Amino acid sequence: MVTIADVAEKAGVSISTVSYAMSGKRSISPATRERVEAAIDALGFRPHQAARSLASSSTNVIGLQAPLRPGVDVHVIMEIVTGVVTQMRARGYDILLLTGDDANGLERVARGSMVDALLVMDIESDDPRIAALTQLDQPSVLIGLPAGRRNLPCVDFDFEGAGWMATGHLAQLGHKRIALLGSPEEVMTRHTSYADRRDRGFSEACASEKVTGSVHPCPAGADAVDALDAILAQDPSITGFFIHNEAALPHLVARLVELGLHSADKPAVVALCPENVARSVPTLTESIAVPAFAMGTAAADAITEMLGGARQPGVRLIPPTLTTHDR
Amino acid sequence: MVTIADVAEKAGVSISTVSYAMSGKRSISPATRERVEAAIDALGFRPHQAARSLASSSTNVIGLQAPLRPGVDVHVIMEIVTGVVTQMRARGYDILLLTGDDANGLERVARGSMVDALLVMDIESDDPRIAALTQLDQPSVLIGLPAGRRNLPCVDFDFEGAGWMATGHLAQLGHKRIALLGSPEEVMTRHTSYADRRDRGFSEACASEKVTGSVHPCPAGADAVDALDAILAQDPSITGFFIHNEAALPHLVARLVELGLHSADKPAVVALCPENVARSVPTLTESIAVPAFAMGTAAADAITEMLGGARQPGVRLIPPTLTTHDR
DNA sequence: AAATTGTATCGAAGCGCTTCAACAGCGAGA
DNA sequence: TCTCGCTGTTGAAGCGCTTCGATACAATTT
Repeated sequence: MVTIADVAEKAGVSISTVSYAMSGKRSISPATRERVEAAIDALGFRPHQAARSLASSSTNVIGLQAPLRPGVDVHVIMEIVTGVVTQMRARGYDILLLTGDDANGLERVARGSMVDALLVMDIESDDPRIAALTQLDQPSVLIGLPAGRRNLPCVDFDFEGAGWMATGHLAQLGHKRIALLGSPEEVMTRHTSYADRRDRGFSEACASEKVTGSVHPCPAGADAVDALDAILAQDPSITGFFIHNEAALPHLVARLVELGLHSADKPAVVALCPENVARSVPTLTESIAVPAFAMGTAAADAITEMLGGARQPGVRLIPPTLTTHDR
Repeated sequence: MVTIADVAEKAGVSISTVSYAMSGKRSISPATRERVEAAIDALGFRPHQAARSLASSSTNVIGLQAPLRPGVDVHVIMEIVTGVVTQMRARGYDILLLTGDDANGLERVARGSMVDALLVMDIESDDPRIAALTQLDQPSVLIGLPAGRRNLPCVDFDFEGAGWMATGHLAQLGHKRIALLGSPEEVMTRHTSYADRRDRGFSEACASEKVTGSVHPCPAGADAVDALDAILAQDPSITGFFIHNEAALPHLVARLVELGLHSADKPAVVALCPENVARSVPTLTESIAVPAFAMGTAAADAITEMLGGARQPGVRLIPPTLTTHDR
């Protein structure tokens, strides 16, 4: 292994000069800098990260907890993760991936000084991890928005606003009775933050718009059709549908078209999903995009600010946008 | 921060005794061990990973490159990743996640001694990363199976065998003309390893079974239906379908049912997809499961063997199984 | 009784970096 | 000419562990 000492020798300077030439933390004459850089290239030197961490007590690694829980949209998770990785990489950070859904992994990597900060996904309204996070030395950012007072920085899409927006749009189209077909049962019972907020936004908007809204969990896949049929059997007067369920969306839309309840000319559906998912569903005319990648980069930005010394636990919500798809 | 010196002092022993008590690399009397453990608990000591790495020159971290490329099945990627993380965690390793699709990130983390080994996903038949990997000091394992001589350990699902199996089954059902609806165009042109092998297995099996097979790329989402229609327009005598495309599957099956070409009684489709995806598609009766999680754990096992000193670059393929779903 | 083995513990030397305090050299202000 | 303040560079002290070699003592063998 080639070390900084080898570089120093080859360049005819001291070890500290090499270090300063690389970090730029002290001024180095152009001539010396060039010799150092030449030596680094010639030897193919890469600083040993553990040594660097030990000396500088910073790792340039961020811990990212991305639990893969049943019922959550895999596309969204993956895109958020990609957004985080991309953005942090651009800032010189790598990502340590944790998949568990409790605080153990977070504590382990934080207490072992493996990471400079933590990014936690899939937040529940009353998330037990939050207490653990506040105990740690490392800064942390939540991707999600817990209920109550938030003492940690939060980044998320404005699901509540999306609920309002969908309702408003459907009401404007003339729908008086609207069903929200949301996440599978298990996501609801866990009180996943985004589902809670989406439902709240929807319900409040329905009241405000003087339309009748009902909220229904919805299983993935083809079972969704049965759920839809059951809902319509119970209340056949429902004409508007707000759908937030990636895995059910194509089936639900197909069924609604079949029932004559939805068409490109007479739209009855607003979907909440990533844009590429929306595009892949025929006859789906309007959707509110879940900007997953942007959520990831926004979270990365928040973490970067924390690492830079910011301490105010702000909340950052990406506003919703309604998109109309040509069909 | 509480260090090993604090623990040593509290337990009334030397630093090295604490270290040996933790690692078990030398015998320690039960009494001493207990005092050390008590001190560790009392102080909440966690060894500093960077210090440990520096001293022991091993990180207990595995680099995992999981590129998110267009056209590949996100569910499969996520499950493989989860399998890898779960299994490696059980062996005391953490995962550093890389998302790029070239060798740069791999080289960076390996040369910087950030990882003990590398796991690389989404392998192409003639993958440029392989050359780079063989140059590195760290062992590496491919999830995928490049063409030609493999000088690196490979773990994958037997996609070629799956091609044979699907063809055999469809032929047995009496289908004489079979279409393979596979990955989107971009996956094919990249010569993604699994797609190449699946196609080869399919084609060879068709020849062997004396049936006529044709291979077609297939876009995601609803566009898949257009592709299907075009294929049938060109050759209306096709009656059997082997579908390997998560995002197109529900649309394709629905269309085939609509056209009267497929039903639970008269099956014409074999799908290649994760089991939960298969279950979510109504009227899909038979599928070959892509055992994504098991692929992840198998890859983790292979890496563990490499770390244990194994050096033979074996190939490990998980055999396919055909599942019949009750409808 | 001396020599040999084995067990439990310790001290100290690193691992490869960063960073602080110190210093040499130099032009400028006095 | 002397001193001051720069700029560029250096040596050395860590960072918190692991691990090697040495040591002390007890149990065994000769």
